Amino acid sequence: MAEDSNSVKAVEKELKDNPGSSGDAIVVKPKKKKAKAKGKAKPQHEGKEKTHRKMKTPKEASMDFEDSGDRRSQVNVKEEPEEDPDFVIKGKKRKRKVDNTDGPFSTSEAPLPKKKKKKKAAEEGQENSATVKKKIKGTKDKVKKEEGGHSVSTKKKKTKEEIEAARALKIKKKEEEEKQRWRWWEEEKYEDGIKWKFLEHKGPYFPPEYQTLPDDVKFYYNGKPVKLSLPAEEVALFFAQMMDHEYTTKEVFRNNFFRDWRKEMTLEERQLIMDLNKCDFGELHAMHKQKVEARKNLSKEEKLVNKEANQKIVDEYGYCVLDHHRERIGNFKIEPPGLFRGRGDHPKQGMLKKRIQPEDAIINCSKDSRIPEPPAGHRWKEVRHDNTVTWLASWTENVQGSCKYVMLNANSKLKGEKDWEKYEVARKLKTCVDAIRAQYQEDLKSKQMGTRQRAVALYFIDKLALRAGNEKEEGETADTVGCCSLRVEHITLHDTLDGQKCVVEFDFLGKDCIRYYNKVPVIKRVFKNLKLFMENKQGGDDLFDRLNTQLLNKHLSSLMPGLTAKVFRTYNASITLQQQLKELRNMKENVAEKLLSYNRANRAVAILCNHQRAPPKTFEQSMANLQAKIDSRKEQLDLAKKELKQAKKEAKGSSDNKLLIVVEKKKKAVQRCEEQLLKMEVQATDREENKQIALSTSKLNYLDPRISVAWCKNMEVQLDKIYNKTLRDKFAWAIDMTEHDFVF
DNA sequence: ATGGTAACTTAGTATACCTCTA
DNA sequence: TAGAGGTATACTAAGTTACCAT
Repeated sequence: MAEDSNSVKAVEKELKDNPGSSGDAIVVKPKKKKAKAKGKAKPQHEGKEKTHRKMKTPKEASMDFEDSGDRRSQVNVKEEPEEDPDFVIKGKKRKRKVDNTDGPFSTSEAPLPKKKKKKKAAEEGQENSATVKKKIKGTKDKVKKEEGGHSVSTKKKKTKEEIEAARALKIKKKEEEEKQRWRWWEEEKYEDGIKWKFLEHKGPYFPPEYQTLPDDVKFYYNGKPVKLSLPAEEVALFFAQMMDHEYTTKEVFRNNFFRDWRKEMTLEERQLIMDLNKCDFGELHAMHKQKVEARKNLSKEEKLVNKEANQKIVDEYGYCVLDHHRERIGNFKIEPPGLFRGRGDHPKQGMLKKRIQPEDAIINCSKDSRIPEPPAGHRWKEVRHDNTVTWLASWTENVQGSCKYVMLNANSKLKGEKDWEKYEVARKLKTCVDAIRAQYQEDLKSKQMGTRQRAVALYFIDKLALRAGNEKEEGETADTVGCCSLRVEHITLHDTLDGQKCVVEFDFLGKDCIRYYNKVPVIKRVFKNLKLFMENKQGGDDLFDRLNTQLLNKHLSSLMPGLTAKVFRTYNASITLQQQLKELRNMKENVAEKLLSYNRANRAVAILCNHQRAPPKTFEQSMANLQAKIDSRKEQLDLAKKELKQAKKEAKGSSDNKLLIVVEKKKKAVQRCEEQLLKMEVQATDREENKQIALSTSKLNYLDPRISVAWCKNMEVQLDKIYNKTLRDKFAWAIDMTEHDFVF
């Protein structure tokens, strides 16, 4: 946890030795903009069950800090010379050299033929290792089969053969897939913001129309059965379906629902149904539950039929053709109507999310493509041909009035390229992060209040990986904040706390109403500035009243093209992973232990980024089960050890081959037991540490996949141990191009 | 500058699905 | 061979950022 080596600390020291102008010199201008009055200091987390569950104890939170401190020391490892020094991010400025093989995000004049060769080699390596793996797998299967073969009935044998056949099919399919994969990363990039040249698709898939209730299922008002009109009935069912959730008891939810429901009613209905509390949805609710149950209990065949029907829909609507390649669409289904349930204390919870009609949808495709047919009797709102955007269809959602898009899957070129670019920007930041840090350290002393605030905000964003924090319209969304939108009530300053000086205690709700709680020692100058910013302010006032995300990002982009607040999150996440992996590296470990190390590195990032999850409902149970398994395995091990001892004793002095064989067997049994035990214990540790932490988000969005691919190569761990199929597809570009010596 | 919004990324949760075990 | 347990996927809300109009 030595923070000494990091630049922040170094500069801090320098500053300490050279105390410059203090905050007193600053003239605090009165706060200007921001129409919304946020006078009242809202009590935090009231009634937020979600938040509550996710609350961390202060102890855990301070552990968080230690982790981030740890990370700090990693930041300044000796840096490799940047590979693409002339990398320019701005899409518009990016120009691709036609005749070199450099990465697509480089404008480098110097050709890098080396890279191409490397790539070729990587290709071969990949193929080779894949073939080898396959072979090994094949042999193993065979052995297994032979082992079981003669002692088991023919029926079982057949099953085994079937299993093997299925496996072979899988492998074949995989090969096929690999062959068909579009290796877009080897191709030229398009000019200036052009996303595609040809795009054809079938349009979005609409959810089925509402089917009216069976006659024996009734809605009651004031104890009397009421046959509702179709639209009113549909919305009533939405409510009935949610009645197991606690939020249907909430005032806000109920009011919003009732208001919107009444809008769907006929005049008569509206006149009759005046009070939600007199509504009895019991039968609708029971019917829904029954349906769910019935669906669960479908026979195998029926389930298969359903599955095939779904597959047909996917085959028809789930793909598009983009520049000669068939690409999977991410969300080709129009979102079905229902009741809106935002996250946390959302003021709009319970409102009706309306059914989307083709007349609401805009289609985007090539002029010369087969234009998708709207559903019978309908027409599209608009068909356009805009190849500067990536969406295939869009509509406006009625609850928040925002746009929704149909876009491609994460494994598509369009998404992959962007993702790659994101990591290249973050790597670029690595080359200038020291300078930027020095700059904001300097800015902490600025005469300009705005500059100081910007510097402090940047310090938080860099050190704590906070989000930018846009302003939000009050009353439209839950009250959450990011860095720039922090309010005075969200931090508490402690001159000393637990033996540490200048501690800032953060407590606020961030994205998705996830609580951020952390106690962080900061450098003196930041601390002093915070005191200054908080002077004469109420809890509900903005901490950074002279700053917003636009200003911040504008400044950042002047420091490095393409630099925005979120790049720091990507950068710090990836560099942390790399550093942690390096630190935890131990070739002597077995695979399970190596994976635990990887997960721990991943976890450090997840903690940094505050990626939380609800502890799985079955957590305690499954933990207990695992512990029971461990215990029984321990007993087994003891037994096996005893038996080994016994066998040894018997074999001692004897040259009887049989006895020696027995000893060997027992030895193996002990060994196997030990291995399994270790594996389970490692698993238990991993799971316990992961209780409230979600690793997937950072894996998916923040960690440069090349770091993980290189780690696997170096540690001789199979990639599929850390990346599932989806991830491998998404990161195909990285898997293909990364060698063991990759450095972020 | 400010404000609005289009476009796209990031986020957690519900549920479908798969695998292993009793 | 069901079903428990765990993982993958679907879903969609909630962010960020660029860009445009005023």
